[in-house]
Amino acid sequence: MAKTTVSLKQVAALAGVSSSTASRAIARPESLHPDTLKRVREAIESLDYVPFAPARVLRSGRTQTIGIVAPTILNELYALAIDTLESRLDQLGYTVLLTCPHGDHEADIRSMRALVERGVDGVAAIGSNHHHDVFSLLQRQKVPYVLMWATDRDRVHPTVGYDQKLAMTKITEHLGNLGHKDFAILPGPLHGHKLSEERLAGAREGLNNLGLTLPAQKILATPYDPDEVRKAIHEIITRRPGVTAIIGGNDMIAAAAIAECRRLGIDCPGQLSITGFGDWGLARLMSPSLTTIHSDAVRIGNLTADNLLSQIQGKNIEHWQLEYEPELVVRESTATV
Amino acid sequence: MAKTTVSLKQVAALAGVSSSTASRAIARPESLHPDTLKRVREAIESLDYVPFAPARVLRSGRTQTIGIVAPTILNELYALAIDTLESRLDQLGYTVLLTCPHGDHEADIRSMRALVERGVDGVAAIGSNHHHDVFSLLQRQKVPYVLMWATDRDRVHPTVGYDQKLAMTKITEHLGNLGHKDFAILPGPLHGHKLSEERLAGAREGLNNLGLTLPAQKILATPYDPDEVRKAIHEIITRRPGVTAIIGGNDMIAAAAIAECRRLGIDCPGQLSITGFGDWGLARLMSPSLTTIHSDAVRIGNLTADNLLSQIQGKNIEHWQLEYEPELVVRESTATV
DNA sequence: GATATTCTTGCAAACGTTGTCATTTGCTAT
DNA sequence: ATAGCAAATGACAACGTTTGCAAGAATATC
Repeated sequence: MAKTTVSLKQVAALAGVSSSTASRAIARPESLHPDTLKRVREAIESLDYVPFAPARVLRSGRTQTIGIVAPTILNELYALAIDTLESRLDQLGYTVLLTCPHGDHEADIRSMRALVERGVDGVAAIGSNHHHDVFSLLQRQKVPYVLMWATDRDRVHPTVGYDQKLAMTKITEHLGNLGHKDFAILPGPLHGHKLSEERLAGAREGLNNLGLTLPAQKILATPYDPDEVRKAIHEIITRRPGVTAIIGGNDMIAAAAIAECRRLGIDCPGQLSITGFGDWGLARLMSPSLTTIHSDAVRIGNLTADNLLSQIQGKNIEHWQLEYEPELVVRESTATV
Repeated sequence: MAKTTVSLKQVAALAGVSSSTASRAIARPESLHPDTLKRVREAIESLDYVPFAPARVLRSGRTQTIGIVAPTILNELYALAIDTLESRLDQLGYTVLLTCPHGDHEADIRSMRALVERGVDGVAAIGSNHHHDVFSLLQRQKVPYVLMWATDRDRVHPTVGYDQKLAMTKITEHLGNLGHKDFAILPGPLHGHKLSEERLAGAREGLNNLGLTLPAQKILATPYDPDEVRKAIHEIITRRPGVTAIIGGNDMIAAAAIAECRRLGIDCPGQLSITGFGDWGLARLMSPSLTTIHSDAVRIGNLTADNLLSQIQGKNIEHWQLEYEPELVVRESTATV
């Protein structure tokens, strides 16, 4: 099999210069004599030369590559943050290495190793729920990183996110202000899902502020599966007749709940107020549109880019924990009782 | 600044062997004397050695990296295909380089160059709408590639996809079979959007098969923006009173249309049948659930993985155009007229 | 016990690029 | 003309890894 790629040496040979000069033609064209530059450029053109980044990396250390670790890109908000981040980085000449460990710890560690071995200049990861090995790997190799959708008051990790608990407290109090007194909550899967747990805690706190409590039988944990959510709604309607407000752990849960209500002939928000969390695209799209928490994935993406780039450039700032206040978006799915 | 990374040489020194031996301890451990292997492994362990992939690549040529080019990952179906593809590739030790040119041709070319320079072993790109330079770059550099959501009867590019036109014909005929005679279509943005155009052509063909024609004023092209879609629906309801069926260019358009109908007090599917395209998550979730075309992004992801890997392994198959038949999913948003 | 065979290891040369240093070339000012 | 100086270029050594080749050690064969 013949060699297929054209090297700088061949370009140099054709242009009648040394490879150093050819290299300079690319890196610092202003340092070349115009005539030489022209010859080299013609040679590059006519040979269709494409530089081989790994060789450059070996020499210079910088890969111009950023790793992103997201449990999945099927979550619309994660996708939005990644899309935003990717755009920002692309403008600065960085390319993104993406891995999706799908919540598997084994895969999480493997992912991170793959990224670090490839010499990424930085890593953005979603969530704070990573194995200790992941962090020690990053720190030993001095790879800058940022955790998205995470907050860290202890200031050990650089993070970008908002307070999940506070957000849920807000939405609960909104319902309380509308006069609701009997709540059910569909937090989603609880076991090992840190975010769900934080959100549940937030709801509890909100209710507490309203002078209410949440009995265990009104917490219906389900997997993120519309059919399971529908079953749970059915359960609430038939077995817990007094409930006037349902707090969903995210917008999908709320949407499934509303669809099931319609099937059962129950009017939302007339008879039942339902809230989501996250402000996915469908929240605006569906009818009734969803009262929810705006998760502002775009902001997360942008702040993460800022954070990571500052670290890469070695800027010295006291702490890298970026936190913003989550916003309640009131739409049609909630009403006075 | 002190050198931070540990090299193989240091591992070798600590283990009292040559770097070749240390290298072999990783690549072909069975070729080492058990005692030596143990010493090297201990050295690796105690120094926290992490191999530096670019150096390996420089020597061996293989990056174990695949490039993915998607206009955006905000399209749920693209995200699903990418997620699937990524999982498959990850299992085989490949890592994904992702770029999102957002439909910009300039960015498309830049993306591809970035991937090729980094020495990706293969590329999966969405759509067939790429600049000629992109293809010539890939071909000159002998980088295997696959186009997703594309079909190519001419067999010049390797593709994985289904016939958009046929799919739209199917859904149109479904409406015809329900007795509908007066159609409007909301194809989405037409200008420069190849898929939208193909879908529109499919609708035309379906109507033709039913002995109907589609007057220009019943084609309402809009951007992919819920508010614009709502306006268009408003237009149809008020200005084109006879219409009983609306064909949406995708599920978002259909969802926005249904929401606007509800606002206007028009029952779907009682008074108006509405169809989507793509079978996004919300199609099942919303109420009424959507009659639509199942786009099977998972299948696209898997077939693309197969296709790409076969090419990388140099398998010689006659042609790489993989096509499957799109499936109509009948749900609640369509009914007899 | 000598020779042939297999294991195990080290040496050294790549891979394609960049950057330091030294050299040459072309000017300008005397 | 000649020194002095800046601009332009080339030679060469890295960067960290893999790998062909050869040498040495261990084992098997007679």
